[in-house]
Amino acid sequence: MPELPEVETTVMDLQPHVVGRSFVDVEVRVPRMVRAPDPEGLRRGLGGRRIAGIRRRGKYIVFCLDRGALVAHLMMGGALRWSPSTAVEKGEAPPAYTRFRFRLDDGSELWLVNPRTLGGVWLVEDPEQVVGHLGPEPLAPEFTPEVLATRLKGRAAPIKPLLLDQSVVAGIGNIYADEALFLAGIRPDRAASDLSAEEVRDLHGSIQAALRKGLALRGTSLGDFFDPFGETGSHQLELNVFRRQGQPCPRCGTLVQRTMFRGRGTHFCPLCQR
DNA sequence: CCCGGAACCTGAAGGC
DNA sequence: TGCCTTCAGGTTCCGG
Repeated sequence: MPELPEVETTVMDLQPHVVGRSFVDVEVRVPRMVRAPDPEGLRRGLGGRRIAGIRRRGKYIVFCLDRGALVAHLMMGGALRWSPSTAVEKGEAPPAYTRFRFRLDDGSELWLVNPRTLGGVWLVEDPEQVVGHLGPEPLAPEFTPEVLATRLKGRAAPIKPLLLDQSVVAGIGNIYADEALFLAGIRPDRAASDLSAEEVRDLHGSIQAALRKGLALRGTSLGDFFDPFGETGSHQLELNVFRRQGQPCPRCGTLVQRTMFRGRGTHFCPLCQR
């Protein structure tokens, strides 16, 4: 699933159902996905903990507990599903690739679905232990064009991998990096240090526009992203370039190109992006 | 410190 | 059908 819009959709949808509830138990199906402290410590430490709030930081989901925090990351693909007590009582089974099964005190359950098992959960005293390295939130008011310019200053690397670097800006992944660069008219391989002040300003606006569009459409469901209730988003129907290679650019009609860049599929319009 | 590539996993899809 | 290769929405580690 999970870039900023998908994680934000998940967190906002879960909020009214889980805040105020307490964890009863957790079934750990893939022990190595427990990053801290360890599977038994997670079970013992989580039982009885009350969920005071839920928020997103970058691509991380943070459950703020009455003491400490449960942090989750889905890495490449997956979802966090919520099953109401009525469905649990009827014996509704978790979907394939469910790796954690969290039981809450009202009989509802949270299911962490993660096919590639690259994701993880942390039970920590302070969530900053997990998310402290992240750069600014791109949709927060503090994220101004000047902040982006400062973060890119002196960086010789191409712009795309820098957008994917979570310590530069938090929450952008491969989809929204390609979409933002398209909106800004900037080729993914341009050196960051080569961008003009105006281009950085455009890029800032394009990052926000791309993320807000994904958010408004409740995320991109290309593979296995679902909201907590099992519904897909619709941003995959409105992509400009991502996985649209060989199809016309929506702005100029030139065929969208796909290349492998720094190990990631990269999509762009060779005419609109310079 | 910065940059680029490999590793970490599992599964789906396409080529032969 | 079966085997092989490639690719997948991310992050971290290691060498240069």
